[in-house]
Amino acid sequence: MVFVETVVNLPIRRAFFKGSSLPAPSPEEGETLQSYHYHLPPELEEVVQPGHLVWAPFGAQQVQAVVLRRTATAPVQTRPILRLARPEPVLTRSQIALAAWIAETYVAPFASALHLLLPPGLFRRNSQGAAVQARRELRIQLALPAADARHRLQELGRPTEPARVLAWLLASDGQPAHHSEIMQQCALRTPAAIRQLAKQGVLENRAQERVALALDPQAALQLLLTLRGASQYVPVVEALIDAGGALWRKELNARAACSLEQLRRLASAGILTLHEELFFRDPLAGRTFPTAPPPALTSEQTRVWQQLVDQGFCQPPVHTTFLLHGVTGSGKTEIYLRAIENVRQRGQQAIVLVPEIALTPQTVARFAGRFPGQVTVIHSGMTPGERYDVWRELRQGHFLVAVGPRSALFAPMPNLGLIVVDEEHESTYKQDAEEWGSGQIFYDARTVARHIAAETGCLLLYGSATPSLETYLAAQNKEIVLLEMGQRVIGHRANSPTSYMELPPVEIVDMRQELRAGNRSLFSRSLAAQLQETLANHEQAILFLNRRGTHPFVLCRDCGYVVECKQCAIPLTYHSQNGNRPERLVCHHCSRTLPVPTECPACQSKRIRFFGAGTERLVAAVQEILPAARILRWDADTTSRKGSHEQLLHTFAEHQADILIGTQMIAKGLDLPLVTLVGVVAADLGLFLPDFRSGERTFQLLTQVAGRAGRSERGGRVIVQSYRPDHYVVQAAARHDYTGFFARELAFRSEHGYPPLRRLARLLLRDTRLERVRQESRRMAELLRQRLTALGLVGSADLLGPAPAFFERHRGHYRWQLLLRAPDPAAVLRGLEIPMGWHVDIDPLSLL
DNA sequence: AGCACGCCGACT
DNA sequence: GTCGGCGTGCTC
Repeated sequence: MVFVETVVNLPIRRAFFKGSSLPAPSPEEGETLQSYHYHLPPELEEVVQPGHLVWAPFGAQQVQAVVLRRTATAPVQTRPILRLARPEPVLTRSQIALAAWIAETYVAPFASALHLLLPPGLFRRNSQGAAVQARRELRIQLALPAADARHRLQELGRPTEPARVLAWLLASDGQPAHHSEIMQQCALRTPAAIRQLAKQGVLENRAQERVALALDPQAALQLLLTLRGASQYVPVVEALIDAGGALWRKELNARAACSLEQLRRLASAGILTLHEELFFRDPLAGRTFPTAPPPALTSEQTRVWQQLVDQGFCQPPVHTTFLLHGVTGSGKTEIYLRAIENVRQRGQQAIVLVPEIALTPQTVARFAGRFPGQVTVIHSGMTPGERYDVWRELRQGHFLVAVGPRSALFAPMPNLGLIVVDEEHESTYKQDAEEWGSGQIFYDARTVARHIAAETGCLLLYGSATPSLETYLAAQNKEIVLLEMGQRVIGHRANSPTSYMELPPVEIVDMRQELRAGNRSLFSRSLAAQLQETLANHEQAILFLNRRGTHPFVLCRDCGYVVECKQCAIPLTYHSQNGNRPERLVCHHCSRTLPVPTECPACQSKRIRFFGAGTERLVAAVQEILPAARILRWDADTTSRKGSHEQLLHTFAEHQADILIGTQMIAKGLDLPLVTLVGVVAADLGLFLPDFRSGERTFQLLTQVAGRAGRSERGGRVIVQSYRPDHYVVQAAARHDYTGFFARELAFRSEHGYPPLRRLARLLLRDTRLERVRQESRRMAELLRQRLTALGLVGSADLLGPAPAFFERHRGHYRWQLLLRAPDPAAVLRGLEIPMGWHVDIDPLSLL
């Protein structure tokens, strides 16, 4: 009997080893976690291999399962595998090992880890609903040379009497013919057809009651097709002749509309062939990208590239993981492109991770422009069909590069040579516990990428102007190689001689001084003056305010009541009337919309007032001081439609607007030469959130925003408005001083026992009932304290909480959390029964 | 995820 | 007395 060990597609949250508190063995050796055994029926004994997707009985239901390995024995009584779900294995052995590592590292169900590696809709729970399938489409091709095809068209349609006359005359080489002869040859009952043609000037009378063709053969042929009712086929055939090869049904339809019926007629006349072929639903279909020859490297880029070649691209590599720390505008992308070219020459492929594909159209365009036809994208906006097709094509090795957000890390490249993680510091690389959904794994693509690089020997290149503390510390500790680029480049796109330029000067404005001077507006005197000057010079400005809406809270002047979202317990934001949307209150957590109250819900006072400012209010404020300015707002409220990011970017890049006002969306990667002024309206907005990473996040945001200014010879300047101008985050950002910030921040983390010096796990419980949440989190805290004692970790690990999370309520659920601080928090949790409702987040990014 | 089993409230 | 609420546990 042949047995298989499988993972069934259910989010089984049971303990890895039931009733045991021992750490689980690694999946390579012996018993694998959360697996189920089956035996193979005789007809599948020779067929089923690791990575195969099969159907298996599970209780009363049938579920899909992935085969991990074949075994000679089984620890339990087995039932048989029912059948294959796919003829070929869907995962390789190394992919299975990766899924096991992810499940173990993030204390997550194995099946959920497998889902990361497969396109949505492929690994299904049960047989309900349609499976994702390869789409087949009609492909149409001429079956004859162009001239023959045109000629053959005469056989289509119906042989009406005038058509028969014309065809006979055409065939008889223009010889004049007698009426009676025509009537006999063409089987006419009356001479009406001849008279009709004569009247239309198609025939001309000759001597002795004979007629001859009055048209040249070309025109006669056209008329013949019309008379037969076959002229409808002409554009179809001409389109195929023009195309010079096979066309998809859709492509042909775009050039010459035609029905399936018409195509079948053409096919049965032998003019063209129809056959179904596998169709690639291409997410970049219809888009073209400007190509540019690779520019010469600057001296700094050359130095960094040489380091990469010496230590990474040698055989065998000395190091596999690199951090490219380069200031904004230093030309990091060119290094990525060179690295991809290098792996291309070795016959390998590359994965490029970007924070969010919708915000980085310029980046995608640069990759696609450098390697035409060899780049594809993966993102959540794609249909399941598109994702499946891209997965299939990638497996075949049909693409050199896959670009996408964190999930693109699992692109099934046959021979992966390089992973690029652009803007490494971005929090989107970590799936966090706010993105709920069942069976999700809160993995960090940067960490998983490092594991892949270590396992496979592929190169990993992190890039950022403001690396995360975790990554920069690893570089300091020589775990990864640090590559530094401190110079900003002008004209690195064009092939013009390259020159360096200074980073823009940053002026910090003390808003407390402004208040004392009687200025209560959103703009300091300096920012107002600079805005005016920028406009007068016909240049552009960016104003950054990391908060949407008009006024962030609504308050009663009499009793102090603040209007909150009932479900989320956070203040509602006032949004003013905008286009056809009326004024309203919006919850920025759950998007709930409420009408604006006319009186206080608590004391019925009419003195309801709006406070604070968001991007909407900022637009109005700029309009007041600069009535002529053309203003563009870019935030989550103006970019809900597909393609709106590109649209806004295009409008601003073409100088159809003078001032761009936006939230953090505008901080990333934009390269706009006309922008000479960047104003940070409120630098301290995010600085004092109850989260140990708020300083790091604010520093990154300020640095990235400041980097949007002065990207051309025109130069530029940055104005940062702050109520805490002395704060080290604001000061370091103004000096463009990453290492200064890093040292200061690391000291703070070290002092308080925060990452990256120690590690955390966050256990979050959600429930609609407050009392239940309280009780259950106390119970769990007690369980964990016992476990720390049992494992002898009392000195090196501790438990914080239970306490309500910062956002205590979210969408009607109460949220309480426990923080486990330990050298390896996952090891403490592994092997523990984790009841329903708990979410385990290893190395959480946000503690809110 | 389903489905069975089991233990407490309001009914034909 | 039962019908049914959903909390808990199991499925190779």
